[in-house]
Amino acid sequence: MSDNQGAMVDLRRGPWTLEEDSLLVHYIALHGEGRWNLLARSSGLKRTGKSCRLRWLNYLKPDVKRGNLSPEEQFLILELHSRWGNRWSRIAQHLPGRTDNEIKNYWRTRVQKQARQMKIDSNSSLFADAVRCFWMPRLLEKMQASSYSSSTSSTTTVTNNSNTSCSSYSMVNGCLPLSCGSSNNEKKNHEVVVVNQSGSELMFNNSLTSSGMMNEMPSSNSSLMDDDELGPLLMENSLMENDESWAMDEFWHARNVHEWGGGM
DNA sequence: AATGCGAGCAACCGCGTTTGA
DNA sequence: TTCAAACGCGGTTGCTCGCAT
Repeated sequence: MSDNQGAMVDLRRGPWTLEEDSLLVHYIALHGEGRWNLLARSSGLKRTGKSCRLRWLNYLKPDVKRGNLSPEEQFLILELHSRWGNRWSRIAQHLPGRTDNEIKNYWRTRVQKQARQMKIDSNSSLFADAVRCFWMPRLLEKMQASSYSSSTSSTTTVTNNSNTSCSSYSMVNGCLPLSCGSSNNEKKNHEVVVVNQSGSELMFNNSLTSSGMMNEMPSSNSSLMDDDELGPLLMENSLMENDESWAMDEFWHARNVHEWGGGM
């Protein structure tokens, strides 16, 4: 049977001890990663191979990054989740040093919390629009603010490539210049570019999702940022504030935008 | 000081997929 | 081609800690 390591006697469960961590790290230093069941049997650890793998990947691996998610990382998570849904591993591939588990926890504890407070389904298009209209713009503002405040040694900048007259992210109809709302004659080719120190750009355009369009965008025009084009963001600023809560009046504004196309 | 509660996070579990004999 | 073992992913659970009462 697969994953039936539980048939072995005397398996430990629960939190890992320092001794167990040390055993695992030393074993991997000698033999490398992989073959987790063999590792579990040979290392002296009374753990399943699965448990060893998880502990290594989520905690002990040297390049695992600890600490709060930066605004850039949060922005990326929101953006990529809007496109891929709960594909945590896939999303994690684009956040160096972050694990799928961490991203999943972030989504459940922070993002879904907002949905609960707003009493709407976190999978609904309404909530997706609320994310687009209120959360992501605030993250962009944080990203801008942090890049301005450290302009001489900035590692991340955010620019607005909008070719409309909208010159800032302070939102028309309360929206990030993506596709929030749906006024038909509103120009919709705003772009947001996140540039890292090495010059690679992450470009988001406004055609990604809105008003229930997510998950059905054709790949040909769904984004300017394809999988392989997603360069790693540098995330050196760990600015993290706890002002993620949205005022309810803003939410109701979002709902109006959603239901009435922003016409007000 | 004791207790209750909720948030955050580490770890576990079930299941689908991949691999290799 | 088949089948068992291993792997990886996403959902869920449960523990710990901080805060409010």
